[in-house]
Amino acid sequence: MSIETDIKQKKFRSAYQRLALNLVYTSNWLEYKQLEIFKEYDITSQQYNVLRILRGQQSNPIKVSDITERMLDKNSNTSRLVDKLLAKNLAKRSSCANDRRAVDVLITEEGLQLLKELDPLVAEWENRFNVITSEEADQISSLLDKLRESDH
Amino acid sequence: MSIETDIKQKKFRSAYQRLALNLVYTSNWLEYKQLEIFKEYDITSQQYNVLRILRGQQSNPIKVSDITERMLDKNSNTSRLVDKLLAKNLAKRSSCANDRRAVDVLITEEGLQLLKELDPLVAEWENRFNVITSEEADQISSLLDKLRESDH
DNA sequence: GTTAAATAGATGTTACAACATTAAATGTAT
DNA sequence: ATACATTTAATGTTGTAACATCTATTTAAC
Repeated sequence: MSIETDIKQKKFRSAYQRLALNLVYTSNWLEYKQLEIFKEYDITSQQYNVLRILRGQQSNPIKVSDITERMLDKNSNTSRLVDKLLAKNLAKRSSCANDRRAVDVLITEEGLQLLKELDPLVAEWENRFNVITSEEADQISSLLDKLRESDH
Repeated sequence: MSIETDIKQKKFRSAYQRLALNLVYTSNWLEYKQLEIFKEYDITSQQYNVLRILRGQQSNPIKVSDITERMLDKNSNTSRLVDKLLAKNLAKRSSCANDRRAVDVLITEEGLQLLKELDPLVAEWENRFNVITSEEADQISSLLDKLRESDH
């Protein structure tokens, strides 16, 4: 369904305005879809994002501030997200040896297990993107990159 | 800056995964930029969205449920958003004649005035999208539409 | 006409986001 | 070495999002 139909708006000031609205709308749609997957496993998209980052580090611990740098939403409160993961035994925390301000975070076996369970679901979800070609996906990606470059 | 650099991730499982992450990341960026504009005027993006919808109706009142249908975020609590606008005298509410369950909402002169003030700022913000061509914008838009069609 | 179902909107509750502030440790300048 | 600034993470506060529930009204079924 076109964005015109979805938000019942026939005219847009420009192709840029339509794109801006479409981006926000599509992203909401996307996050809502993710939410549906994750809520059965009692985690949020943000928490999943942190878990993925932790797994990406292999068994190397990673500082809270480094997690933030890798987050999709840089403004999220990583400290509290880690709290949540800790409470569910999905991550563990230990103070950093060479910098006593910092805190090292590591994914637990249970966290890895949860991600393993989620992997096929997330993969299946990503496969729905096959309605566009891999080249088109790359194309949008690089246009999005270009878009954010107006930021200085 | 590429999404790879922004979230410090070198490899992606697929072009689709990169696109998914890029979409969420770009949308966060976008909403944050909007927030910066709106917060000086003490409204949220959601409230702005409602105001725009109200203005789009000209002077025809519109039901709360119809506003929701036009929202970018369909899950938002329109009732409370309208409350906020009411409290700031940016909208007014009157019970609907032919359906006493429904509530008609209308933008006030003050609301129109605020939008008028915001118009140049929003336009300027949209102009930053000129780093891509109008054709490219259309292209992304229709690919996004296509993407959401996997939803059935 | 009465009962049941559906719709519109408001409200209560819980968790989280946004933002500022704090506390401790580290870095830097003099 | 001391004073000041910076970094790192945690926490306090306020508002909002998410979700369920409630009330009033309308529509549909019998």
